[in-house]
Amino acid sequence: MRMERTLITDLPNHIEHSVKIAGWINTRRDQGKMVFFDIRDASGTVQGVVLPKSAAFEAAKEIRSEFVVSIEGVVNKRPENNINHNVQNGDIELEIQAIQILSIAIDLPFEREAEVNLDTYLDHLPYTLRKGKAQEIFKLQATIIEAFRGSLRNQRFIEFQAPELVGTDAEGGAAAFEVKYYYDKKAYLATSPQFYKQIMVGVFERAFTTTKAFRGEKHSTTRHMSEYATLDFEMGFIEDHRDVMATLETCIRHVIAEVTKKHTDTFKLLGAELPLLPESIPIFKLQEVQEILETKLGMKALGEPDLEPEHERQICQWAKKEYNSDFVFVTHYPVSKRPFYVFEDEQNPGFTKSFDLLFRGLEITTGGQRIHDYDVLVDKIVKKGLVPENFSFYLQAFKAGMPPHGGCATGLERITARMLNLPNIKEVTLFPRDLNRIDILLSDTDDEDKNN
RNA sequence: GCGGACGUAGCUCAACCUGGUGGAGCGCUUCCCUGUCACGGAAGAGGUUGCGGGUUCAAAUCCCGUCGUCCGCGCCA
Repeated sequence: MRMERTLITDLPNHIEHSVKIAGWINTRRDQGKMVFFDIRDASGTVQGVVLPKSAAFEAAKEIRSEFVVSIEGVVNKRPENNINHNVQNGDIELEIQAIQILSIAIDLPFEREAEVNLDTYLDHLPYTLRKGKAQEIFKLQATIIEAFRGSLRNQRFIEFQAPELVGTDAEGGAAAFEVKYYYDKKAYLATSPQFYKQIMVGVFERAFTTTKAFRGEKHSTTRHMSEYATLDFEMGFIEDHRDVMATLETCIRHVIAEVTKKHTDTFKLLGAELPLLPESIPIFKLQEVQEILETKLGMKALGEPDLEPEHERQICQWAKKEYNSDFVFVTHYPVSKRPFYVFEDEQNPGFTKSFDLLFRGLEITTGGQRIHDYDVLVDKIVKKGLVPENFSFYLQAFKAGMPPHGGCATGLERITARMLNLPNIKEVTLFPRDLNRIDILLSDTDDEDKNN
């Protein structure tokens, strides 16, 4: 008779019964006449023991770490003196009767749980992603995405799929990757879903997407990659950028609530604090932040068009002390620093109805109100030195009537990294792409001899 | 692209300053072990010190170049 597979986490419900489990070998502890294994599956781990007279004894001697096995045995309660209080299922044990090796593991570069350098980690992702720490990071990240979606759906947003192959570069500044598009035509990888989510405001009023953006800027930092995941939404019929900020804040609040509910252990594992989110996130204009930096923190900042990374770190530390908040909104960046579609503030000429959301020293979101008037938009395109004809597809939306609207884009990897207090966003990206790496170092594929 | 640090065993590192043909821990291989859970014990394999050049009687060590990594900056999510 065919035996159903039992998940390891369910084993305590099968004491004194025969079960079949399947998974990977964490470790083997060979005592000579008896062999112990730690076996893991997606649900947990358990110790198995192979006794001398077991039919599985020969197989037990062959098995090594990371072998994939199917095991039949009896679940036993452990005698009092053998209970291990430090591990999952430490009070039970599987007495192994049969082992089927489903797959062997060969030439493992290091132990699965070994702490390795980032470079080594990235070189071996198919293996290193199996680390407990990596698994926890990406499970938490899945919750962030899920909560982002859930919150926006609750706020009447509809999800849509944005294209990755585009005809023009949305931001005008960000370096776009050019792709050969059949014969002699050119296309680009999207640097942002910006135009499409604005177009979708004309369709759904409120639209969001979780998609990829590609930027070919040749920098090497702990917060940039060639390809990143962006959580984007755009909403119609707003008064100004503050409506967007309120929607985002609701979203962030839900994300933190969900992550707190489901992943407190992950925070402990990584030594990270749960994010501090007060009744409302403090909001400052750029100029106000610069004044605080100058007068209270003794830094030079006034007159600059933007905040430097060090400024962002400092203002966040200050806000944490003063407002008990890990988040800070900064609004009213100058027109010169923002893309053409950003709405200029009638009350503060030269400054925009835009915002950044800083989280623990790093900007994780940029957003604001958009221009919805066709003529104004065309005028801004021209003033930025761009050619309106190149944006004709996008501009159709505005010819067809667009409500006042706005939106924002949150970097998934950035929010994850700051949440878990991990210094480099590559640690929270499954398969990071950067200047020199797509899965493996590009220099290795370009030219085998180059670095030998 | 610029600036700083680094590159030594499969992994993580020591030896570099003060030149004298390289070590540790973990992992791996073989053997021993009936209560381990970081198992323990014995033995063993594994390195042109990223690459190239220079100084020197002698270079992992000092100098130059090159390739690569990490960190910071411009830019940005």
